[in-house]
Amino acid sequence: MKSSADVQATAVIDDCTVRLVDPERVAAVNARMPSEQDVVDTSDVFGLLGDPRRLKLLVALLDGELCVCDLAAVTGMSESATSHALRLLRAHRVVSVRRDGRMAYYRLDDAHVRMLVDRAVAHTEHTDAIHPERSHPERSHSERSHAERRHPERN
Amino acid sequence: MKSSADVQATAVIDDCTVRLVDPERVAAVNARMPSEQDVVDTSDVFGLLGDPRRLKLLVALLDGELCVCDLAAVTGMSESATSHALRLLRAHRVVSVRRDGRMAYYRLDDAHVRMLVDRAVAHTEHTDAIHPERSHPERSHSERSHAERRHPERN
DNA sequence: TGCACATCTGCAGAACTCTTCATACGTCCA
DNA sequence: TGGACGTATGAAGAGTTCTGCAGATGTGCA
Repeated sequence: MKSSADVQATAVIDDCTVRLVDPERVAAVNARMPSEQDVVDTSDVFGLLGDPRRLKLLVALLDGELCVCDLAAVTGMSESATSHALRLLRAHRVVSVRRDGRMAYYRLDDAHVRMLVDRAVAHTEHTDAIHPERSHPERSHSERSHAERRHPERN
Repeated sequence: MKSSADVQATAVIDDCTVRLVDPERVAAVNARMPSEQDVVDTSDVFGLLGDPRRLKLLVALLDGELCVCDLAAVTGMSESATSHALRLLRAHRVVSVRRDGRMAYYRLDDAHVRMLVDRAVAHTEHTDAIHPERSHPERSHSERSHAERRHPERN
């Protein structure tokens, strides 16, 4: 894949190849565009949160560590699927494990991801509060966000 | 898929089906777990940001509207791929279009997503600043985040 | 030691995503 | 009006991701 520097060079040097309507703004945007690697890394993180099952796991871990079978129960996933998902999250250092005998306790171990998840939950509930008609009947939970009622972690 | 209410009921009524190590915490987590629909909606948004090309599009749009061909130039995507990606973002109301003749100018139209993208970019650059060894040679851009140098939108 | 248990992992199929190609649509201009 | 242009879209194929299954690993206990 092309780096942003390549694109910019192409645009400036050879206008025939790449049509540009506002070359100055394109150059400006390119100048502050993060490197390809940074964009990929960032989208990787968002991608981890882009799966409802994984997101549920992370929401469950907001308040402290849980073992695999409890996480499976909370998310409604099989223990195998849970383990697979946790492996992915572990590989990206989003969660970490503490082993105690044959049990494995996972915890959310990435401050940035914690913030993203926490804010997302808060935002969802806030949106519901503004637009109650969007709520769903099976909704069975809190009205306040995690961000609003911080309790100390159990770990 | 089971709703969280189902899971909780199963766990409480029938411990044989779902193994639980810490039923109280599981119940507590379930009680504040957002509804299935909210989790899916939230992960959808993260999923949109989970693709490097789309993320690049959104970063490019942080400072104001751009037409399709300029967006294609900035991201290095084909115009067709750009259009497809924009359609997806449009369907989720993350971007909106302004048509002017045969041109289509897109803009970032979701405050929550804007915040997520802006913070992600800032976080990436901050991380680079702390751990410069993680930077990559082809890095060719700003040292300051969008969040730090807000200029008015051009639209 | 032998068995139950909690978790992990490789694999294969199903499901989904993304890109490209070809083409269609609406606008502008000669 | 015809052709160039900017954009949009459908279909198809390649690639990726996710899940369940089966079996492996490592621990605890009798």
